[in-house]
Amino acid sequence: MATIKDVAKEAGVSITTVSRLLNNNNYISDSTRKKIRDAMKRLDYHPHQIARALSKKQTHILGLILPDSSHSFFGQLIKAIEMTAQSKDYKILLCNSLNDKEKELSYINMLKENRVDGIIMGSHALDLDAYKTIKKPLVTFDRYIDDTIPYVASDSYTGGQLATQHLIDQGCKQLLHISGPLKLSTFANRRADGFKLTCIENHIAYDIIESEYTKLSYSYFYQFIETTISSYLHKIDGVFCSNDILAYALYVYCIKHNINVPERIKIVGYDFCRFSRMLKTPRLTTIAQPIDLIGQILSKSLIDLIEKKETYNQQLSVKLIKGETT
Amino acid sequence: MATIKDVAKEAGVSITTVSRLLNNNNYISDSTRKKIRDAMKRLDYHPHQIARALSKKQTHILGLILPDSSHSFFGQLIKAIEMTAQSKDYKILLCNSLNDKEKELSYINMLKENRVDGIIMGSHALDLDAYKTIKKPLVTFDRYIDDTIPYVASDSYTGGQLATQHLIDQGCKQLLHISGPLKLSTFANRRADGFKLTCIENHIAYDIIESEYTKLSYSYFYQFIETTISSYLHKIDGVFCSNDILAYALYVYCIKHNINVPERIKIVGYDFCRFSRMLKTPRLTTIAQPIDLIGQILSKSLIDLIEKKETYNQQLSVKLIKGETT
DNA sequence: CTGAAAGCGCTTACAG
DNA sequence: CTGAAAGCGCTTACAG
Repeated sequence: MATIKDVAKEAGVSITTVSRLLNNNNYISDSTRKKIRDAMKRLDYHPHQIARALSKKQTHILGLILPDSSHSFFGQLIKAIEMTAQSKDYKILLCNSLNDKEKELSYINMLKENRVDGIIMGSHALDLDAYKTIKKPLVTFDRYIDDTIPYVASDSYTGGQLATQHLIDQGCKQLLHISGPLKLSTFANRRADGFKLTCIENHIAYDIIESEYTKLSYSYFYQFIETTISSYLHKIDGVFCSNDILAYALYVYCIKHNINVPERIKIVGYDFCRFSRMLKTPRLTTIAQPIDLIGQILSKSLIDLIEKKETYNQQLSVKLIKGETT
Repeated sequence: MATIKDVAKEAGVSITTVSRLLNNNNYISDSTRKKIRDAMKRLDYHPHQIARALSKKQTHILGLILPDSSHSFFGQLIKAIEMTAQSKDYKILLCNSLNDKEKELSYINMLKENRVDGIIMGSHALDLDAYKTIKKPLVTFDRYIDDTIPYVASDSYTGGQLATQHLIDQGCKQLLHISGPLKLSTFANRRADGFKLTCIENHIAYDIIESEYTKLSYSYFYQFIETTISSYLHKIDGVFCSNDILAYALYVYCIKHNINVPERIKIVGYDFCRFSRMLKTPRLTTIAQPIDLIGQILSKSLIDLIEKKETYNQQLSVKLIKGETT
């Protein structure tokens, strides 16, 4: 492939001058500008971004670490992140951590070695300290690390409230919440707080059961319901699930066991991801997160952090989607 | 960050020797090996892969262009591709083309400028000639370009046959196939061939209607059914849909309009992607593509092409999944 | 407005 | 087994 040197020779100018054109430097006459442009055309020149990255000490690449791109929620998030980044001329290096400690650590290391300009962290398998030592622009999705690291999250506390209040408004007297692992400092866990407080305020009896966050598949959730949740079902009349896949698995379990939904048990999910948006049999009652907006803001925040050194957190609002399971 | 120069000084050896260690060159004594290792530890040294890429003329980065990462099928494909690449020490630069000509072209250009070692092409918005001029290791998903460019695809012809024969075996007399745009030279269109031939062999009346491939969303498909397909429904008793989202949209349409499925109309989908795997109300009858395997082989083929210059095509087998819509 | 030279952090013949 | 030097393809002060 042609290099800047070839172009310089072809155009009869110095390398420096060609570089000026590449960098939109204005100190360049129209005539030489044209000569260089023509030479580039003739040689089919493509600037070598890797070489440029080395001398400029910036790659214009963003690292993105997520649990699982095949999950409906993350697939949608990736798209919004990538397209926003692309519009600002950044590229995305994608990493599937599967919520595995080792994998996450080795991805972080890989991203450092490749000198990405910044990292979007949507996977949370490590302890907080591990993130503090990254020493690179970093934005997290849904997790608070410290005041120097901005996060983007949706308002899970309100989400929990909305879901719970809705169940109560529909007449439920005994509620259950199936949460993710509560030891993690993710904002998602504030859904459980919203649930709890709303139950207490309304003098409603409640239980909370934790599921594993590492396994996000339908089959894991279904099995979890069979082994752990099923014994609770006789005594409750409303369930707030921490995600839509789980909610749908619970719905299917109920149908199979002749437990009428919503008459006998009402179900509320969380996310309103692409799966639940498509699902019409039944339409799930759920709390909608603005997934596309979250992705856009994640990209935008990271790029602002890289370019302007600005840091700020964002908490986005959620809303109740009334379906047929309540 | 520490450089190879710092390490050399700290260890009291030359840069060349440190580089040897980095490249697993064996001509290095155990004692200096240890000295260098210790120095690296002390300085928390991370090799600069971008600098290395520049001198070695290989980035160990693969470009991946797909229509839409938020689509259930592609989300799953990405995961398999990325994880396989990762296991062989390659990284993935992800691009969402949205099946847009301009975007696809600009992504190809970007990947060239970033000197990726190869490209996996899962988006097909451009004319064949555009791909022939890429001059980089290239593997396509589901499209034949020429004999120098390997492809990975599943056996769509057999898939079309299986689906159609199944509908006939279930007693259908008047079939409809809703295909993607047939002008594209994708293997997916061989589903339509399999459909047609099987109908003819069995003396079954049939129609084929094309949908747009660029729009893969549920809402587009539903609307398409309302405007274009609905008028056919009175005269047919079986439909073979070219993907599961479309099949589900058709199912929902039928339910809403009191057309019994499978009694009055039988429906077969295609893909058995994550969405249809999860869907239990109803379980869709569909043709399963081995999505994870496709992703693994895409990565593996491209890496083989890069490292061993080997080229070969792969056609993977599909199977019928009997659900409740037939 | 333009060019020569040093440098970004590595690798790779070449010589010993 | 080890090192000095040139080179990968750019950018960036510096000087004019």
